[in-house]
Amino acid sequence: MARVGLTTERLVRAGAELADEVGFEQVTVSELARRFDVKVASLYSHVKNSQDLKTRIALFALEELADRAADAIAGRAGKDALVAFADVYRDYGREHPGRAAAARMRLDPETAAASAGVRHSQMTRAILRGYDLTEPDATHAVRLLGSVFHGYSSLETAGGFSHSAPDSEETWTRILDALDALLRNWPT
Amino acid sequence: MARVGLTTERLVRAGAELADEVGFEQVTVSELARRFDVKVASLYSHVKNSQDLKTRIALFALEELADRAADAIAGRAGKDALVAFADVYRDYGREHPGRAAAARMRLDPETAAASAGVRHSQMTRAILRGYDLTEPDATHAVRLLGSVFHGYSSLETAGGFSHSAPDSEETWTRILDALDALLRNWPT
DNA sequence: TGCATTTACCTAAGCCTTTTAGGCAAGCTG
DNA sequence: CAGCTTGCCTAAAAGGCTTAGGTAAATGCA
Repeated sequence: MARVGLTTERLVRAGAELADEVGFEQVTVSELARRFDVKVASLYSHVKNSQDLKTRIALFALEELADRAADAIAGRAGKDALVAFADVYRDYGREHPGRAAAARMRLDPETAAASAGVRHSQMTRAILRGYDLTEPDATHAVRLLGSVFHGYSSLETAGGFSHSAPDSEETWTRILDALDALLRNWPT
Repeated sequence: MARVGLTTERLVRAGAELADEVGFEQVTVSELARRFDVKVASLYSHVKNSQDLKTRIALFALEELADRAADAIAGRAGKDALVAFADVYRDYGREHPGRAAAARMRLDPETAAASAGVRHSQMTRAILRGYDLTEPDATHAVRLLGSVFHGYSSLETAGGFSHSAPDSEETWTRILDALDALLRNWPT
C-alpha cells in the first residue's frame, strides 16, 4: 500500500491538466484516479464528489487567470492596458481550453461571490479608469467587455473562426481597436 | 406492448424541453426513456447514442433560433434590425436556457457546416448592410456581434448580472446602443 | 381478408462512473 | 516504540450507456 501523496491541491491541478487534454466536460473522478494509479474511492477523502472537483477546478482556473490578468495590467493604462488584459483572456483560452471552459462554469451565487470572479470584474473596472465613463455606464461597459472576452474565447475554441479568412488573430486586434474606440466615445 | 410512437423528431423535441428544465448537461437517454415510459434500449433505434441525441438537440435549437431571428429581421434595417435580431438571442436564452446552451455546444466541423449556424452568420452579415462596412471589417464585426450575443446570454444565464444594479435589462439596451454607435463609426 | 414483412419496443447482459461504508497499515506524535 | 491519525484499500450498490437478439404490433400486398 504505497502512499501516493494525494491532496486536494494535487487533484485539482491534475484535474485542470486533464481538462486541457480531454475537455472540461470529460473530467471524471475515475480518470483522475487512473492517472494517480489509485482506486477511485480514495479520491473521496480529498474531494466531496464529482461536482465538488469540477467546482474546485473552476475556482483554480479563475484564480490563475486573475493572477495573469493582474500581472498584465500592472503599470499599464488606457488602450495599452485594455489590450494586455484582453490578450490574457484569449491566450488563456488557447493555451488552456479546459481550464478556460472551467472558468466559464456556472457557480452557485455564494461560491461565485467568494471566487476570483470578483477580482476579474474589479480589474475590468480598473481598465475603464483610462476612459471617461461614469456610473452606470462603467458597469454596462464592464459587462460588455466580459461578454466579448467570454464569447470570443468560447467561439474561437469551438473552432468558429478557423479555416476562414480573415484569421482570428487579425479579427482580435481589430475588435480591440473597435472596443477602444467605443470606450472613448461611449454614447450617452 | 403498447407502442408509444417514438420518432427521432419527438425524442429531440422532448430532449429540448428536458434541457430547458434540468440543464443541457443533465439531458440523459435514461431520463428521456422515463418520460416516454419506455425502456432505455428502445431509444437506440431512433438515436445513435447519447452524443448523437445531444447533437440533434443542438441542431434543433440552432434551427429554431435561426427561424426566430429570420422573422425578427424581416422588413427591418439599421439599428431597428440590429436590436430585433439581438433581442431574439437574449430572449431565447432566457426562455429556453437549455436549448440555448445546446446551441452553444461544440460541433465537429462538418456538422457545423451543415447546421443552421451558417444561416446565423449570414443573417448577422445581412444586419450589417445597414452600416457602412466593407470586407474584412464586416467579418470582424460579424465575429464581434456573435461574441457579444453568445457571451452576454451565457453570463446572464449563469446569473452574472443578477442582484446587482443596474439591472440586466438596462445594460442590454445600452450595449445595443453602444454597438450601433460602434458600427456606425467603425475605426479603420 | 389473410399472410408476409417490417419495425417498435422488449429482455438480458456487460461495462463504466459515482458514491458510501468499513478496514488495514503507514507514518507522524509523544 | 506505542498509539493515533489518516491515506488508501476492498466491497458493494445504484445508475447511465450500449449492444445483441427476441416478440408482437403495424403495414403492405395478394
